[in-house]
Amino acid sequence: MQFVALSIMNKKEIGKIIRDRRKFLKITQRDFSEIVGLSLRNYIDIENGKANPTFEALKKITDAQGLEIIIKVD
Amino acid sequence: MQFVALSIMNKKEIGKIIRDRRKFLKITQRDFSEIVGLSLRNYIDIENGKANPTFEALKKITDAQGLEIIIKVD
DNA sequence: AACTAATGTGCAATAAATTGCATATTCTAT
DNA sequence: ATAGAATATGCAATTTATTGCACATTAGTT
Repeated sequence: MQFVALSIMNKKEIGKIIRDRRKFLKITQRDFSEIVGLSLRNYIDIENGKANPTFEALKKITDAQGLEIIIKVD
Repeated sequence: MQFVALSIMNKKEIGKIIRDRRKFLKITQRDFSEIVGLSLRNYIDIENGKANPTFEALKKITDAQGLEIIIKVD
């Protein structure tokens, strides 16, 4: 299984990644927000790049989607 | 220049990475927090893994340290 | 050991993230 | 075109992150 590493510049990009992933997994925002343990409202705003989520909110989402947060140190 | 990709599990790990990097760059927390535009108090807490920083706070720090935030999608 | 520099902490006030609700809008399936 | 499903939004209340200050503690240098 080949992976893609996406460098994150801003919150809009985060939103795009997690939305694409959620659609790929074929699950609604409502259901997913429940699984993750975030309010539906917050989750929607994050997907739309409108919220500035805390690290832990982000971690919950990415964990639930089987994604990995990485910091690259040169 | 060879890099290292560090997978992040929790806020403590973030703290460790940015502290190590700051020390490597030989700059005090006070000076660095000013450069970044975060309160000294918040910056200290983040380094100690006590704060749950927003994505944007994290981005400011990593940008200032020449680090990259990545999401890995398999 | 003494002094200075750097880091850490209690605390309250402020700012910003999060939440939940009702409703509007958009999307999808038929 | 229609109905139902899914998503988006205004809003206020609540919760949590952030801030700045004084002072304590630790680290580094001589």
